[in-house]
Amino acid sequence: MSVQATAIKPGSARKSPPPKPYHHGDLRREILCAARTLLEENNIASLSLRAVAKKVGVSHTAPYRHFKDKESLLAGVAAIGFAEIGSQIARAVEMHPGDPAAQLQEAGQRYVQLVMDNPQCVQLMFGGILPCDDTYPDLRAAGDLAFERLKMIIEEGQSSAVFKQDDVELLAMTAWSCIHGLSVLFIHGSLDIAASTTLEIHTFTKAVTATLLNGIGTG
Amino acid sequence: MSVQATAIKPGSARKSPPPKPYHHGDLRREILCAARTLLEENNIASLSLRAVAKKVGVSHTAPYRHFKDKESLLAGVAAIGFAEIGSQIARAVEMHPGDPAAQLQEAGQRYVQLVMDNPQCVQLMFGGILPCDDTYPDLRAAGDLAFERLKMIIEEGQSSAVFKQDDVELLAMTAWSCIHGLSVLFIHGSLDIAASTTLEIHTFTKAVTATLLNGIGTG
DNA sequence: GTCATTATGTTTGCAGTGTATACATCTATG
DNA sequence: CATAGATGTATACACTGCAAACATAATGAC
Repeated sequence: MSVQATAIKPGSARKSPPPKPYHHGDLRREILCAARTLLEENNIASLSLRAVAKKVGVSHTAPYRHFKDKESLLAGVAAIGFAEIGSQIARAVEMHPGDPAAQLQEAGQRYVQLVMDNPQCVQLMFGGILPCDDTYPDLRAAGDLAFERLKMIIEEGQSSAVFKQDDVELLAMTAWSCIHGLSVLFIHGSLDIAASTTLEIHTFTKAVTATLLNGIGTG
Repeated sequence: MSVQATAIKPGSARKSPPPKPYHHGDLRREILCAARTLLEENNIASLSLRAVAKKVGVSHTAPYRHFKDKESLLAGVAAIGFAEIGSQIARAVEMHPGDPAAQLQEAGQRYVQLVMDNPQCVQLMFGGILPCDDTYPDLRAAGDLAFERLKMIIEEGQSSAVFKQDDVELLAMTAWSCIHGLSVLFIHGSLDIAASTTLEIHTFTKAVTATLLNGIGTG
């Protein structure tokens, strides 16, 4: 063993200025990434920690050096999901400066698209498996940030008098409810309408968003 | 063994005119009921078939005489959930004859209440664990029936010109999205607003439903 | 009634899971 | 270079879903 180790030395640090911190080199991130992939490949019920470890190529107890337990790993994946929601909302705002109605519409489209692309992750995020208290601060923070971004759209719309002057959180939650509910019903698939085509989904989302804007708009 | 059996004969059929069909007496129903209870007591991830069997007082493989596998049992529980949604919508219609707007509002309140009372069951119903195709016809039928009831409200509203003349399924899905999304965000609990009080939830739901009605209403 | 068939429930066993514990190895720091 | 802490592994155990063999009770043919 020791002979082989000294003979080859399997690429320990040949030329790695980036901060490869330890043995494996950011195993934590790789585990999160693998978990996310496996999560979407099968459903959440059949995601096993051991399969994640195998996919990464480590022993089945290695993840416990980076995550307290399975739930903690799942919380990490969910946090990434919330962060992406936040990013999509931010991008929607950037795309339509000064037009909160368009921002909301754009954000809705992006939200639905994100959910359609990562249905199992959404199921994890909103499925009640993870506690919503402060057990996982990163998860909580990511979710709160996304909601804050949505509220900013609402506030801008109220400032420019295109949205009603109701309670901000109420309007924001109404908007989120509408889009989130639509997304969930889409991926649930029981509704015959929610066929498949991206175009159909897009059209449908547009209609629902229009109804939403009609409901929270002024006049 | 046989001596004891003949000696006591543990209440096999003392006086049971109702159709207690077999040994246990409607074990299937008891399993479904126990599963539902345990589901709500813990979360869905930690619901085990063996715990259900133990709660009912049978061996841990007895459920397999009534359900093909665990998923099939879960589908049964979910079907009950959809049936209850359908019932609540029907009751909302009965309560406000000739007033589709009030029917929709009432149905929304009842939907939210049902979700708040059975969060884990809702999670099961919409969580993507169960297939939404025709694998479980009863499940599918129960879900479709509930949606049909909602569409009937929409149609009545269109007949009396209180709702827009859009596509019925579109309006129905918009309504369902809005209420369902609200419910899910409520039980998710990340939103600070979704405090706890029944009154608050009621008020919130009323506001969202009003926005919805404003969006799909005429004028 | 008798008895075979079938429906229902139990026992046993197995592979797969999460995770606790003890051990091995690597990296950093004195 | 040596020690300590961080990281990965090996092993063990209780629990899970489920298949197969077995036991018992209800039903139906004769």
